[in-house]
Amino acid sequence: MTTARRKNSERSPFAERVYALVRQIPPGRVTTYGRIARAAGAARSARLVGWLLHDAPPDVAAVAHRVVNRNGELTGGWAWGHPLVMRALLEEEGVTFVDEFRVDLDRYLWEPELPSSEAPLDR
DNA sequence: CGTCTGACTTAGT
DNA sequence: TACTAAGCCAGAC
Repeated sequence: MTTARRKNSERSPFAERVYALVRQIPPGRVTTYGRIARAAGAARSARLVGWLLHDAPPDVAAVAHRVVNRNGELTGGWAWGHPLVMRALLEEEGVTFVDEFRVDLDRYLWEPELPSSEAPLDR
């Protein structure tokens, strides 16, 4: 592994928050990096979410295929070796595609619960 | 310590 | 609707 490695695999609170949210994504649903980032408390760090997922533990990676970008595109599809693998996993859960590598967010978008009553995290 | 890159997002053209 | 530029945070060089 050539990626993030803190003292003893000790990840930042933000990372753990992201992983927790990803695990909460129900089957047959998908969410975006931005939604997770905002729910985790870093609305402007959507890129961090993607980077964290790349270094995510097996249990999180197992459901990481349910995370797509705000356009519904399988941007991280190559993480499975090929986007086709990711698409197959989603279709198996009942997710339909509006394009080769673009899911129908209007039907399957899942929004994580925000921390406490809509606190102005953003801004 | 400075610079580049990235499983992104938003706004502008 | 598609493409481009800028912003964002953290890690690798």
